[in-house]
Amino acid sequence: MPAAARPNTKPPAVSHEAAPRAAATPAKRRAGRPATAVLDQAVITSAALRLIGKSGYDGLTMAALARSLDVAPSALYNHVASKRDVLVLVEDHLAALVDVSAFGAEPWDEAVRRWAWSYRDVFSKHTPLIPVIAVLPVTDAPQTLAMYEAVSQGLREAGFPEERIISSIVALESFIFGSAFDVTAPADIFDPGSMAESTPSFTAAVRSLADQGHEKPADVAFGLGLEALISGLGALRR
Amino acid sequence: MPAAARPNTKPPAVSHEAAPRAAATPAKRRAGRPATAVLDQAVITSAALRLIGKSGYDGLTMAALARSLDVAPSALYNHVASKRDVLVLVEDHLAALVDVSAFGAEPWDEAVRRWAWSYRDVFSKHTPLIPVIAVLPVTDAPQTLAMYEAVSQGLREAGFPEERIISSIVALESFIFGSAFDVTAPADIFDPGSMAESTPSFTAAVRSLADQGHEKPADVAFGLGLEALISGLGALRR
DNA sequence: CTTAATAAATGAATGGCATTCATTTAGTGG
DNA sequence: CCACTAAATGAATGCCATTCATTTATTAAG
Repeated sequence: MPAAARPNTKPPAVSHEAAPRAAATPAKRRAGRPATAVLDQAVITSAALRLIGKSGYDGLTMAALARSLDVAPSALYNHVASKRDVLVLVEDHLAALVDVSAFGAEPWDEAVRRWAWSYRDVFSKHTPLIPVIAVLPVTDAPQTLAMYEAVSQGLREAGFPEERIISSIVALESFIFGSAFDVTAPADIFDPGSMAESTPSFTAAVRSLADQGHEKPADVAFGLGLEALISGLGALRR
Repeated sequence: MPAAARPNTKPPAVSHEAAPRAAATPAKRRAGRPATAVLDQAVITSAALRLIGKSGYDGLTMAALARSLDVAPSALYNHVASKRDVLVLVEDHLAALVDVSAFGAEPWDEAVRRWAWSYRDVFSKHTPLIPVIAVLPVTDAPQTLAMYEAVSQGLREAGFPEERIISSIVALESFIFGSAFDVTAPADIFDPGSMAESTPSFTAAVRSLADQGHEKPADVAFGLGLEALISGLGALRR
């Protein structure tokens, strides 16, 4: 190593290389740990959400995420172990947006209704998260766990027998997740096209639904199933 | 082109190059269209199913699929336009395995029950297909369409009002898809771990369920939700 | 019967992806 | 003061789906 002293305070304010340019391209960061940290999990989460909003889940790549944060891709791995971790961070952020405020303030069935619609609406824009959530231990997602606590408490106070509370939540949640996919389906998904003659019952039912209402089919089906679940589950309370 | 006559029947049975070796490595196919086609959609579908069975959906890559068929990856694209097409072929094959035989032979509620359990069981081993199915036009999946026809007819004969048949099927199917994910979740997914003190209602409910039954939690929740849906939907028949 | 068009294969790219690793620099605890 | 750890860069790695030029065989047209 050459004897030249390493400056122990700061390097000369102005290098002979480039004067601090106007904010356009704010001067590339050089290698090594920066004076103040650029990344943390919160910063990564909100950048991921912004990116998803702009480019969808196809656009959410580690490279794109890094670029949006003006950072090298490998830098992300100091704060998350994998891309799946990023998805978990996003999921837990969204769980906090689900409305559980009616539990304790409204009758249980109305509280479930509001929670379920809100839950579906939030995640219908984030269906790629559902395969992740569905197998995610609650320990790894504190906001999600908080949501479960609110719902559990609501059902207990409504007189649901203890041993049926989790099963009821799981049943409702399964319906909600499945319905979230449904929201994203194209409008003409059920058009039987050239196979119409060979499927008369189905074809007639599709026509009838189309003629009937102007409400969105996914909303009709969700409302129908949710009311069925609420009354069916409610019948089993003590 | 040299004047040597092209044989108009068969080429000489034995080339001077290589005698037909014992079946071990059955001699590499040379470039160009083979005398009899190696691939078609049925062959690709069953190879994909075999591969999924052995290596799961992570192992289902176009390269691995090609290798299992002893073919170059690019050859697959003469028969499918994309990997998504392969998934659609698999999906439609599985739809034919779903049991709709009880429609027309049993009371409608029992028929729905058998259909729903069968549907969930088939797709719980194939959850990566669910995001594909959920937005797949029925025209692209004839077996799936046939399943819908059977269910539609069953519900019509049971007295379901025409305009509510599709919505009822969609509601049931949403519940089934969501529940299929649930089957794949780890057993301890609800263990609140260190957060137990801050989530007393939830924690107690989890304990109670665990103490209670030895039936699989996913099955209990599915049975509970399905019965609720059946009775709720049945109440709306004419 | 010849010939053009089409179908089905190979093999060599291409560009994108998540992830890893060596290296550099800055803060921190003993 | 010094070792250790944290947080960044930049260069690789290996895998992936897909495309393209090319070769060979079959089929349809004239």
